[in-house]
Amino acid sequence: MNIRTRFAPSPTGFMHVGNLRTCLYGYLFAKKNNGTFVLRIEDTDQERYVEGAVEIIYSTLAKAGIVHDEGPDKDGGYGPYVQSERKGMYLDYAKELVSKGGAYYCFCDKDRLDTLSNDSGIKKYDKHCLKLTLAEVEEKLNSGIAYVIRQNIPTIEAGVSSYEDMVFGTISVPYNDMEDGVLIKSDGMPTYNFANVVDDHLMNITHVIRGMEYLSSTPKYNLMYDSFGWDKPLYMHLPQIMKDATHKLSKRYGDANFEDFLAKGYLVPAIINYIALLGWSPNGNQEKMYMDELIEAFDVKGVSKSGSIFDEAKMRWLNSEYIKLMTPEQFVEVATPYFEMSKISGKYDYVMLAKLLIPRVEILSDIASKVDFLEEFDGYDMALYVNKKNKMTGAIALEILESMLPLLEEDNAWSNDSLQVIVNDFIETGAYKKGQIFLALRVAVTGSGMTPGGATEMAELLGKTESIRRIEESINRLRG
RNA sequence: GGCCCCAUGGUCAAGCGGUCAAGACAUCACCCUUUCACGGUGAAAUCAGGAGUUCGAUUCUCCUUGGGGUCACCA
Repeated sequence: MNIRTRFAPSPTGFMHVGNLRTCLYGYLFAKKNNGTFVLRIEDTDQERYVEGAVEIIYSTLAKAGIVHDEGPDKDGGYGPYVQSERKGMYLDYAKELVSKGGAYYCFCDKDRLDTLSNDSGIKKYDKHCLKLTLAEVEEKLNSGIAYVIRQNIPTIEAGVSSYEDMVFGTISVPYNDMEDGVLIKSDGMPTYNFANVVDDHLMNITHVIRGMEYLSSTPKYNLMYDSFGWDKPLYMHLPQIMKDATHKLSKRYGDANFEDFLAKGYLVPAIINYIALLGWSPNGNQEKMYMDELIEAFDVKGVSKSGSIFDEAKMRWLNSEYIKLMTPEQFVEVATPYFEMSKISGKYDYVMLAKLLIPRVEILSDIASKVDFLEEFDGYDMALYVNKKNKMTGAIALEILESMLPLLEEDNAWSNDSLQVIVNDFIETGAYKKGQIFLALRVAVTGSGMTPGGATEMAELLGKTESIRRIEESINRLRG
């Protein structure tokens, strides 16, 4: 059997991680089984349609490295892949369902519907129009009264409808708790519930992978498949991704969408990797995986039933792992926009900086805070020279710097290596402790307590002229 | 509220009748070290509660509690 899965988003805005994960699992499952991954746009609700949202769906998939085999832009013979372009066909299928007893016309207006509330305020349609005779329906239809088509849920007291979910196991819902939902709206358009069933069948979808909010409405869909006489797909419902213990991640949680994570400087493989791990765990202990490894490792058995809280700290860690694998050149390629946004924009050798930054940066937007000190030399805190462990004081720093300045001025190579030689020779004299020397130098040159690298590395980065200038200024302040 | 689902450390989680209850992130300590990181070693930390079933329950059943979902002419 050729496995076919689909991702069926509605174009209502940004792609948040919950959607992305549903999409990803559908893709992983299809690819793992040499199947076909279909993209279908569900835009039957014009009210919620957001301009540009379709483009976001395409660009997100493209950037994420999820390639659909079929979709609006890739005809695989099951099109159209946009629901609004399929609207002509749903009514006929609804009529077929009516003729087969799985649905019926309903002419009730809003006022009557509003009277249906039960004691607890819950409305459930009372099958009022099911009692209409064929002739009465004909007559109303001919007179042009507005109508909808409703699903006809069998009335089976104490009966339940069950199905096997791939992750949750047997799910049973009492017939009594299912309502005769609207399939065709009064504007002639199908509701999601109906379009979904028809499209999934027509597109030959074998495995429906979606969020678990559909877990308990799935029996209603199955009833439709049965009424039509169609084969039912297999279902794989996914647990929720939570913001915290009691709130699910929603579009309102602004940071939770793909584009924002990219902007914050997360690498695509890290985002995908982390998302994949949220709600699914591989067989072994390897957590860091690229897309092809995820495909290879994906297995429904590892999908968990309980919701999981989105932990950005872990995603940061994963991201840092991917960054550490980069060469300085690769780092510069993705990091350049972040350098440009920092205070050192246009200055210094980015590749040289990259070497220092790679083990120190978790996400690219950390860069600015790590390099801005390079441009903030003036007026640093003299207390930085004081260090108990090294028995270090400002007075000692002054002595060291005054002794070393002439030595440094003679160095023309001015590289990390050449500077190391000078410092080591100075250490050999035994006048001061190693730690004291490096501390004095580092603070004098950087004016900072924490720098992305040691004294000589920072000096090389700043260049001879600037370094000497800073040391002289530091000496003056220490004398001051 | 009815119905559906879920429940292992702070977080992600492995486990699928007998384990000293994996691993990862985060946290803390130590080591390495010219600061900060990286790296290394180690520590602390979990089976929501109560009844059963069983020689034996984290694991099976039921109840309680907690949480989530769903009850639209939205998807």
